Amino acid sequence: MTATLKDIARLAGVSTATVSKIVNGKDHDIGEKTIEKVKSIIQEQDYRPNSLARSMKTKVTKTIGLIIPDVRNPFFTDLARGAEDSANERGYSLLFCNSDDDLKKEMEYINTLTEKQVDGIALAGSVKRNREIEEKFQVRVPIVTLDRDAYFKGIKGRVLIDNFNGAYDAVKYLIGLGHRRILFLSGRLDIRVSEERLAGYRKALEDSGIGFDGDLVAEGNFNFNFGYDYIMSGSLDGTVTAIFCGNDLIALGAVKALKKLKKKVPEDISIIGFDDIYLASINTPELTTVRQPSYDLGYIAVGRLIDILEGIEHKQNMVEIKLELVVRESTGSLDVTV
Amino acid sequence: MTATLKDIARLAGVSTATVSKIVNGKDHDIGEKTIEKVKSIIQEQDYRPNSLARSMKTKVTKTIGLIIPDVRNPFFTDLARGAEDSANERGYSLLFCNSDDDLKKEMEYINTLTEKQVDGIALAGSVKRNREIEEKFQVRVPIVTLDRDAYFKGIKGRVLIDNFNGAYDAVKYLIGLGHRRILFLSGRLDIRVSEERLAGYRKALEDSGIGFDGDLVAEGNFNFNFGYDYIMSGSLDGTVTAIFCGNDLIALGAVKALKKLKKKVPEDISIIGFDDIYLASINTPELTTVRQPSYDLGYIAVGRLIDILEGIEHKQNMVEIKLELVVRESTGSLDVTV
DNA sequence: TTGTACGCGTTATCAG
DNA sequence: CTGATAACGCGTACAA
Repeated sequence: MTATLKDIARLAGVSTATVSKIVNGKDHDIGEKTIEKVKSIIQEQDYRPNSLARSMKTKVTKTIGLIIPDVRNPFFTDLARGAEDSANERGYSLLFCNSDDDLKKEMEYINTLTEKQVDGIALAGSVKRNREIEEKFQVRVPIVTLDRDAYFKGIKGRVLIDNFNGAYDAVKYLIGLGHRRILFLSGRLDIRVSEERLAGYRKALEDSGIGFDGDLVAEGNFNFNFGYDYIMSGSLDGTVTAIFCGNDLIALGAVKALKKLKKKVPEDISIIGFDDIYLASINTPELTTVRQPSYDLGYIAVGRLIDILEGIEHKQNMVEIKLELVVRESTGSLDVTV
Repeated sequence: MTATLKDIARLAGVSTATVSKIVNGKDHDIGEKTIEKVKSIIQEQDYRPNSLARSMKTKVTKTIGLIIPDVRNPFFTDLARGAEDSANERGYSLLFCNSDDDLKKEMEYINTLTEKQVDGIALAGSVKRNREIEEKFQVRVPIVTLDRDAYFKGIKGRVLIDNFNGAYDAVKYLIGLGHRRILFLSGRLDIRVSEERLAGYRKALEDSGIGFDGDLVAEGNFNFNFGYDYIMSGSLDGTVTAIFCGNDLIALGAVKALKKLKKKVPEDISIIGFDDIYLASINTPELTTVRQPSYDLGYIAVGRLIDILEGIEHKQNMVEIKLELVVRESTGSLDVTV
């Protein structure tokens, strides 16, 4: 049987109150000798406090939940690591949940986490939301959302990514290289992230006097196959000289298909991705892409959440993270290639 | 204030015992009407049991810890997902810890997890172990180790990967293609995993009457740069026609460097990786590799752990997972290329 | 069929 | 400086 506070108290011939104070470093009003004695018994018995009991009293578990769609999505693996580092540094543990982009599963996790009395939740929500259901759903735990939206009550903060400007910069860059016919291979367009990127794409075109052409936008999924299949299916308009992709996976798929069709990147077609996942710099050619600071996103969001839990004030409950264009090998000037 | 068991009891005009039974489905000896009434009040008050209090009584938290070196290592991201799925399916939550291959951090996590009263721990240990320190370290929680060894007390099960045969099969395959001079670009050789792969490599060579040549083994780290730098530095023996790599990252690095040097894969040199990470099949050429079922590893290990916790018996406390060679584009017959 | 009362391991308040 | 003692929210003998 493992020793409890009470055991230590008995063994030391003092009260549990005294031991508790010593364990928690509130021993300023305790005698030297008592402290000595109790500490040695704690050592000897290898006493470990029971967090459960402590949490029952203090109402604080020093545990937070992290809900993401799927760690295997490279964007979320970095995010998860950032979240864990942030939590760990501040003395919190992280309960790890994969929702598979399923709102139902997400809500079940929120329930479990609530029952386990987490202090807060960092939520990268499923893409498809349902305002009505969510607003009805009782959430008693502070939530900070990451990147994606949610309509739950109890959302105390949001950490967003400036997708609009990220896309804008990428497309502007392409235009600066001389490209005029720029295809946008987007992920699902019914989610905010895609909408924002589309808006950035459009604005960049319009600001440059090129004008928006709806035929140059194709919608698909955020995966390798979409990029690959789109190109292989021959849907590619012959006038297109550059492709802006909804993420790196799509871009990688497109590059691969282009290679198969003996088209050269960037000589024949320039490609730009989004995310800067690990593969992006390993691929040949190395991918030009809009870098998402996903580690930072996780780190910052959990940091924010803990700030809220600990009553640290911020002027804004929303923080927006800027994106950075990383120029590598998959983009080239049009003039040179003509 | 959120409603407690006691509140429900008061509101329903019954005792807490009654409510408790109903909440836990042990209502076989409770009157129909009482059940109805209590349930409706539970609904109305949106009552949620407090897991902490429950766990204090039952001594069970339905929570387990997962300790891995780093989720960002592709091998562990899949493993983590498998572990979480397994836990979730069986009603457990997962506390997520990244040890950065640091034994000290690993032990701190074990302590925290113990204080939080996890029911068990799934541990993919740091590579460098210290038998003396570990054996002295008191662990009160059941542990199942994944792939890597550990000397802690309290290890109740092991899930291993059959690295020896994985390597053996890969090298045999290369030999079957006509290769005789096969370089092994290994990760750190002071860990069991590498030792086993080296042993498999050696055995395959010897079984084929080729004999082992120590000059054809190079030690480095398990990352992209090792493969890349090794090739770029000109260390490659001109007689080598195939390379067996300690993991896919090394292989990808080698492929990239070879391309840069205008060598063709597989025409000039065949390459085989280890792991089958996502990039392996996206890369051009697609990588031939030994597939590690890392998702399964996590899934099985956590399943085993829970079996142990719930008293489900197994004949063996150790399970070994077989590996499978996935042949793709980075390997070719020597005859054809000559 | 239902209720009483105690214990789980802590922390915190308030006397002494 | 130190010690009783009452919570915290729940489960479970045992009693009624």
